[in-house]
Amino acid sequence: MELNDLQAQRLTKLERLRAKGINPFPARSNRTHTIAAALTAFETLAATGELVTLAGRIIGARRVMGKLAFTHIADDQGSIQLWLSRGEIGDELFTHFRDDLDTFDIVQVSGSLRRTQKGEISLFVKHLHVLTKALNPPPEKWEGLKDVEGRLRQRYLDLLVNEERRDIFRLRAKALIAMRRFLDERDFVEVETPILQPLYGGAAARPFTTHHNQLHQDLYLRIATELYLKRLIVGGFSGVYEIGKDFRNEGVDRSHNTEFTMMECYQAYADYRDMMLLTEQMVRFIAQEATGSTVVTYQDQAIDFGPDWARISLVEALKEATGLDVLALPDLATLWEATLAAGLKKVERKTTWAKQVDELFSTFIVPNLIQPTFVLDYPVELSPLAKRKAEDPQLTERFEVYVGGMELANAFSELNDPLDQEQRFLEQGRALAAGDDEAHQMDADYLNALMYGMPPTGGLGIGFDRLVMILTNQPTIREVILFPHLRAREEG
RNA sequence: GGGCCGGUAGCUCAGUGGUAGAGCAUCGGACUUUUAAUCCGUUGGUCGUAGGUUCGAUCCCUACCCGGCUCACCA
Repeated sequence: MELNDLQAQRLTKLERLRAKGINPFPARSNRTHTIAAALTAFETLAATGELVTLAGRIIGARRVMGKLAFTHIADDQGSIQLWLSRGEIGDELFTHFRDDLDTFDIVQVSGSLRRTQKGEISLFVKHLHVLTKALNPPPEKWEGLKDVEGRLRQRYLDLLVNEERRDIFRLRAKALIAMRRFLDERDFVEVETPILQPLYGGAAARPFTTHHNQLHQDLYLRIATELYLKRLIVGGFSGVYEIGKDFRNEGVDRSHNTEFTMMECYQAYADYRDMMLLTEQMVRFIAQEATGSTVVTYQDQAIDFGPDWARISLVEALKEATGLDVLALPDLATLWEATLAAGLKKVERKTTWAKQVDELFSTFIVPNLIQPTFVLDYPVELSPLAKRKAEDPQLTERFEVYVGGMELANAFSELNDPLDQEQRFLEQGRALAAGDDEAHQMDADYLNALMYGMPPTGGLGIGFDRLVMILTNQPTIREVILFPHLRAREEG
């Protein structure tokens, strides 16, 4: 290990501790209070003058004035000032504090709680010993650690120095618990399905591929849990859910991470209208539990999950925004001609009709969907796993939820007709052969499951990271993922 | 993948074709009520990497690496 000057100085101090017979990394600590608990109980503790033992990391500067010294220590939930007097603790301990310890070292301190003359609650130290010597120095005192790459590559330091970062992940944990509780209370069973899959499906995405050596079998990291969860509905469960990582071999941007956390749930004897109610209630509940309110601020806009969410039809919204009736323009060529004829700028030409419709939707509708909005009834070509609408077989019983201009959820009445499903897979297979590397694979075992009969079922997927982005007002997904994917850095 | 911007001390950042700068931190000294302590002094650099141009490159050029923004991709 090559050390810079500051690290070398700290190592020298560490060796000095050892030379004095002091273990710089002792196994045991025995605090009587967390810092937060000590502060809460201050009046009582100060009145009795009892000995309080705290443990924490030295943060900020050590202000040493010859015969008196101040510093602050912090643990997870609080910080407190230490007051050290050479006269009180003696030359040896005072010098030990001054010469052997550094900012970021972790110490155990005992003493009594009082206020200083300036009024700050402080621990008047009688005993002090090191619990952990820190060899790396802290970043700058006031600017802190700002460099994005530095923060993400050393998330531990980011969390340590930028305290509010820990709040994001505490809130994330609360939201996760709330999501589970909401589903558990409605008798959904939490399950775990394979991450390594011989076939991938359930979404339009390119997968990661890996290999099982012993079995000589290629495997895919799942891009969705959908097809396994619906097998469980066939298997007799009336409701199941899974919260876990999906993996998609695609680009990374502010709302996409290579691996991300998805909640999918399926409910027998429900349809997509039931799932709309479930979605509204779930997100409302999570927002309330995690933030204390159903109104959150996202990028300077108040977003209210409280009232019934707006519902718009995809086809109608496109008609309003662009004047195009995509259902009356049922192939790529005529749709593209009409797009040009309508003088619509900023629209790219796509390779399939379905993708062209999606391009129009992404360009003209999505950016304006700030408040939570259900977008209903997607063309069947875009939705190979969703049931057709009885009154219009070109469309499916499907919705997506958009919030803050971002897709948050996707749901449909699940296609349970194995013959129709087979045709959809075949159509996807033709797209795959034609070069659409995100098209679905044929899943014969899934069709076999459907042939035993899957009850009418509603399914829902929610991008959990994106929900946390909204709840914590974070502009990028990597700020709500502890260790987002970064390119490997070559060692110099 | 394209465009634009960036990478200089532990951290936050200036800067110049001619010996590399500041603040904070560190280190040494003074100091018994500090809290961005103060005062005096001090250390610290493959200037992202590799080539090229040049008498001389951290600076100019080229390629590459890493990151940011953005577009594309990603329902």
